[in-house]
Amino acid sequence: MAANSRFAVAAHLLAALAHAKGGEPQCSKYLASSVNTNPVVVRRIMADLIKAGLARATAGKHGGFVLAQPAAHISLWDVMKAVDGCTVFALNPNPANPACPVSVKMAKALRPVLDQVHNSVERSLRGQRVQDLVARLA
Amino acid sequence: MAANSRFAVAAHLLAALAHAKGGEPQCSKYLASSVNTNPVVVRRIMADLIKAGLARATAGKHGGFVLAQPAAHISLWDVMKAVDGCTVFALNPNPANPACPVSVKMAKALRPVLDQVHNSVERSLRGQRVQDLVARLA
DNA sequence: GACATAAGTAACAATTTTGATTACATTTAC
DNA sequence: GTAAATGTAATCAAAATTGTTACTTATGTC
Repeated sequence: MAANSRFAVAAHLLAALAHAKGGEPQCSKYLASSVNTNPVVVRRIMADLIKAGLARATAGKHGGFVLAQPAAHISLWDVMKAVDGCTVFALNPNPANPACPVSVKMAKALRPVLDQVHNSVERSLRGQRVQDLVARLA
Repeated sequence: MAANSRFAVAAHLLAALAHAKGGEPQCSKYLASSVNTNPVVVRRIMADLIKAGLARATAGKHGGFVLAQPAAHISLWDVMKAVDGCTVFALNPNPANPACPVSVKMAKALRPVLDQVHNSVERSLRGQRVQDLVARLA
C-alpha cells in the first residue's frame, strides 16, 4: 500500500465549495471540519488548487475560498494535476547498476508502461467533473 | 507525491527472470544488485509474486527464482495486483464528520470516480506483458 | 553425512513521508 | 482599531517504507 488520499481530499474540498449556497466563501476551519483534519492542512491543499487556477482565496473577515471556475468546467484530472503532480506510479528511485545490462535499460523499458497508465488515468479523469461529484451529494 | 515504486521493482524482477538465459534460476543476491537494493527486499517482493502464481522459488544450492508462467502470459496488471493490492488512489482515511452533510456523503460520491480510474488502469495494464518489457531490453 | 548456498521470515534499526500543530505576519470587513 | 481570515515557516509526531542482521529450513554436491 501507499495510496494517496490527497486527490480525494482536494476533490472533497472543491465539491464542498461548489455545494455552498450562493457560492459564499468557505473558511478553512469549516472545510477542515468537513474533511476531519487541521485547517492548515486544508490551506496547503487549497494553495495547490489556487496555483492551478481552480480556486481563489480572500483573506480577512468573511474571507475564505471560492471556486475560480464553474464546477462543470473543472475536471477531476485538473484536480489530480494540481495536487499530485500526476504521478500514479514511480520508477525505482535507486540508481541503476551500471554493471547489469538489465538494470541500465529498465527505466527506458518501463517508461512506455508508465506513460500509458498516465494517459489512461488522464482520459478517465478528464471525463469526470466536480459538478458530477456535487450531483451525487444530493 | 507518494508514488509507489513497488510495481516498477516487481516488473523489473520478472523481466530479469524472463531475460535470463535458459530460464536458469536467479538468486536474490543477483536480483538485488540489479535493482540496487537488499536481497531481503527482493525476497519480500518475490514472496508476493509467488503467492500470485507468477514466480516460483527453489531453495538450496543453485536455487533461486524462476517465472511460473511464460513471460508472454503475465500481464502487468497481474503484477500490479500481486504487489500493490490494486489500489491506485485512496479515500480520505479520516472518519466522516457526522455533523456535515457533505462529509457524510463524500465517500459514496467518490466511489464511482475511484472505480473508473481503477478500471482504466486495469484495462491499460492488462494489455501490457512482461514479454513486452523484455523486448525493450534488447 | 558434511558442507556450501539459497530461500523464508522475524526482529529491529534507520530513513523517509505524511500529517498535525503552533506561531506569526498579512489582509480585509466592519 | 479590532476581529477574522489566509499564507507560510518551523517544528513535532506518527506512520510507512526500506535496509539490515540473524537465524531456520531446504537442497544440490562432494
